[in-house]
Amino acid sequence: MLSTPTPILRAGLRENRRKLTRPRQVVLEIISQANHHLTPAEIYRQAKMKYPHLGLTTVYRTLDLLVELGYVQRIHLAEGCHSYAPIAQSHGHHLVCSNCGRAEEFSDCDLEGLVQSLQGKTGYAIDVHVLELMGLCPDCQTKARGRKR
Amino acid sequence: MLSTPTPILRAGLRENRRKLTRPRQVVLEIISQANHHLTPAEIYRQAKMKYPHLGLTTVYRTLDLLVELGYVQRIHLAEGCHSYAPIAQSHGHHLVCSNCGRAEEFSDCDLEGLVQSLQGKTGYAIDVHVLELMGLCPDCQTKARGRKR
DNA sequence: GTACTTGCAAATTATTTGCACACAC
DNA sequence: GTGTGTGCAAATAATTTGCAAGTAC
Repeated sequence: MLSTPTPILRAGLRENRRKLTRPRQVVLEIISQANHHLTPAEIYRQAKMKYPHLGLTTVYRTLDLLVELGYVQRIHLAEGCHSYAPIAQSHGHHLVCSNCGRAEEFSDCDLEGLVQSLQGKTGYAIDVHVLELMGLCPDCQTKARGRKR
Repeated sequence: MLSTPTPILRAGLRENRRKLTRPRQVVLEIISQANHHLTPAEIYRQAKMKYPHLGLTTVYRTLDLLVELGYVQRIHLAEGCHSYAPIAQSHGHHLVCSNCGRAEEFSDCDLEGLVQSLQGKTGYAIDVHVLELMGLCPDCQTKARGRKR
């Protein structure tokens, strides 16, 4: 990852009529230098060392902005999720409608090949995977089309 | 999904020296009957109709138990995650060490085939996928081995 | 009878909002 | 100068914990 992301950030912000500010620089620097995923609180703590005046609220707002601009992505952990569904069989994954929340299950995720190859490359002992797909279900697609015209 | 999960629940609980109680029955019934993923708050609201004395705390504890026993699974949504990482390129996925939090990125997730086939079967218009792998990184494996003996 | 469970209240943690002031452009 | 961004304080939301009382076995 880039060690000085500021110039790129400046350009991206300008395109969107947003301003380059110290908090934004600092937050992006912290995330860029991390070899590690960080929670908002961790980012805040570290960023505050570079810019003590920083507020936690700003970190949250900045993270949203950076995700929106595509400089940062959210990581999904095994914890920190808020919905539950009945177990079908095997390890079920879900295809969730992003509009109405309806969910279909599937279990043939066919990740074995990927998992094997990553284990070989990285040396990790992979034991959990999270795979969830999202999109509009047929009904919501119909409704969405109806609304548009 | 089973419409009356109670007998199976009873057996599973007995195996683990846990007791079959009304709250546990009710919570599992609600989840089993849902064609939908549910948040703890939603489960609470619905379960309370069947058993008004129920407390929200119990719902949380029951969900943990049901997950542990394998009767229920957590669904991971695009929201509700708490960590951030720099964007590498394309849409990055992560392989996160469950012990130290270190993360490797990868983007060749090779889900196209799966996505296509699911779109065909279900009619969903899939536009987002969450894929995260977890396991012990090489360092943590070494340390874990050291600790055991 | 005993160990496991529960519900409540309170504590904790995470995140969001309103608003006056400050700053980048 | 103007509109965007900031920090603070307070509000809201989500989850966890301590504990006395209740209940399944």
